[in-house]
Amino acid sequence: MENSLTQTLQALADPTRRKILQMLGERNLSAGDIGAAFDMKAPSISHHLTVLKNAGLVLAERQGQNIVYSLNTTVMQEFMQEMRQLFRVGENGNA
Amino acid sequence: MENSLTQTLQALADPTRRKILQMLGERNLSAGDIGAAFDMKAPSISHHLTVLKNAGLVLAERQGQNIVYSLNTTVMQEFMQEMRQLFRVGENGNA
DNA sequence: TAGATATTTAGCCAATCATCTAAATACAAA
DNA sequence: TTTGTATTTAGATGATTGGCTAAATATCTA
Repeated sequence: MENSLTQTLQALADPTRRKILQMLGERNLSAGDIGAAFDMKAPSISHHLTVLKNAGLVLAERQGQNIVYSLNTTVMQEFMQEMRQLFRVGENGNA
Repeated sequence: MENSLTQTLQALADPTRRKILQMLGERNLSAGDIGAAFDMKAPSISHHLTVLKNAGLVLAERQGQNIVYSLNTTVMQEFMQEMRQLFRVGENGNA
């Protein structure tokens, strides 16, 4: 769970992973729930979840037989802040 | 110059390309000026510029012997808007 | 404990990516 | 028009990625 800007952007640069984030924005979901929404085998979904987890964008918690994923909104906010800085162009009087 | 969200995020998911954007935030620069800031051969820089151009993040204009690159701030704004939407989580009464 | 379900880990493979060298193109200047 | 400078295009190569199958791990239930 390193969490560099590059890692976050790489994680976001995949439509499957962005859709997962959107789904988790509605409610927390198990890996199985998430997988059911995609035409993809379970290990592939698991891989995407690992990428999101390593980027710090989601949190995972085991609940019995399931592992339930949720958004890490803190990290998402921090990421948006970094992007604003990157795009805050040539303001030579900035903070 | 297709310009999907995936393409934009892929373009941003590389430190060299983000540094180029930052440099262009200060002032417009030729390919050579940009290349001088990196320990990388000219064709590699040219490749990164092409990626940024295809993502719509920068504009290119020939000026005599040089090709001068500049930010496409419109596309950058649109991208930030899309990111805000992606991260505007579970607001079931949103616009 | 044995079997079923949920998920991950390991390892393979094709496609994409970032870099390089060599060559081509575009323009300027002598 | 020849030479030099700036930049891109073409093509090769090693690394990374995203998908798969098979197998391992964890938990629940009979």
